[in-house]
Amino acid sequence: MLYGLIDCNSFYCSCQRAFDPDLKHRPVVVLSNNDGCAIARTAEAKQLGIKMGEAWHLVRHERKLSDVRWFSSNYPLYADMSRRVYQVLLDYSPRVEPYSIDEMFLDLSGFSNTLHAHCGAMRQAVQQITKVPTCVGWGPTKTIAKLANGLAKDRPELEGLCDLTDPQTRQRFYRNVSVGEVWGVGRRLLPKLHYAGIRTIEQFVEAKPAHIRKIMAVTGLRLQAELQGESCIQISEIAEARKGMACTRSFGRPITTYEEMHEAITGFATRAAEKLRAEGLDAAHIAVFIQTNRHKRDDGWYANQFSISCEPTNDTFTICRHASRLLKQIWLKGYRYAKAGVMLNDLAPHGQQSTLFSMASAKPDHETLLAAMDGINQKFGSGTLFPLSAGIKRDWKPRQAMLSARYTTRLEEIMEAQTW
DNA sequence: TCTGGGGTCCTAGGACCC
DNA sequence: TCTGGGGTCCTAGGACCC
Repeated sequence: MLYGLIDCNSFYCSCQRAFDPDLKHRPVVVLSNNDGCAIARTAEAKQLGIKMGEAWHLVRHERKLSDVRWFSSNYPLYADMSRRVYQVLLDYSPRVEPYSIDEMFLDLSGFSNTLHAHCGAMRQAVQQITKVPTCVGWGPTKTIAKLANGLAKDRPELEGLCDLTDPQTRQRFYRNVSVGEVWGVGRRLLPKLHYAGIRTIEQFVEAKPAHIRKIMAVTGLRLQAELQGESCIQISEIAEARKGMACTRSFGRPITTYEEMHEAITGFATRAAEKLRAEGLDAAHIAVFIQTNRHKRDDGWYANQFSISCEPTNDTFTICRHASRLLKQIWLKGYRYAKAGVMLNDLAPHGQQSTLFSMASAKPDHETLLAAMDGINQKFGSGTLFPLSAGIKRDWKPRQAMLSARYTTRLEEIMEAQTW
């Protein structure tokens, strides 16, 4: 078995560039929701010292950053671009597993003899059709493919392709690279491993399993096996049933009144229910949380959440009603709230969990109403039709000061071509 | 003024049961 | 004075990922 991992370079920035030639060779940054921090940077932006997750408002006025073009994140655009990349990949691998919006695992087993040429052609096709640059790494396990991909990204001389199939090549690499580069070793585990005398991947691979188990439990053992070339994590083309779903946001300004918080929570519940129906699911557990600004605890810090189990449902109005009740349980006056959300759990296919009670109470008219709402929101954009209780003014909405057009998913925002 | 959002997996420990 | 042992289920919290 041979696994490949293809990863789009600075994906969100590359999507912006695909529609704006002026951005070529310029430093570009895409910000998180609420224009909070930098979550995608082009190579030029990285060179200027902009860090991943850096608070944009703290650095944006520095002189050296005056040429940086920055954008609010535009998820509909990125999601659609991701789908296009996926479509291209289907011509190059019999099995493609999207791992995140900008990364996909590939089954490359059938191409052993011509891998380099094959992956090169694949990169080129993605670049040509979607305008998104990528890197590809491959090896006998997913963890090794991920490492190879990182190597392809870090070393320009590899020209975006890296092969770690050969055990000797891997051994040389393992000796010189920090165990922190491994997929699954994050900032908490790294110091623990260092304390145990494990700094390189080689030391990790050669450590006693019992020792690794003490530090990282079974996850560590699996990782050790994967790095040794023994595959433990398979490719799955069919997405696993999801376990939960959330709609949470930071506010553009603090919320201090119950009425506004209630509007926000109703809005989140509405959106979450919409997502449930779009995926044909019911939820049987609903949670609501609210919290103040965690970076300003001097103002008084409060965070709380409350949840209930309920009859499985995908009905906006039922979910909103539950969410309102939950909010009442945790609301405290006198705080400046910065963030809140609604989370849905215990998901199952719509109708499957029906009990006698819920079948008796099912209302076909209601389903028609919801379907009509979804239809309108699909056609005219999410949030066109919503329960009045979700509020109309909503001036606490997250900031999106530099939002680009949804070039590929909204007809009225499509690019215009001119001829001379 | 301004610091994201949405996921996964694993384990420890409490509640409960016989 | 002395207060079991073993199982299951659930939740909270910690770790990771992009």
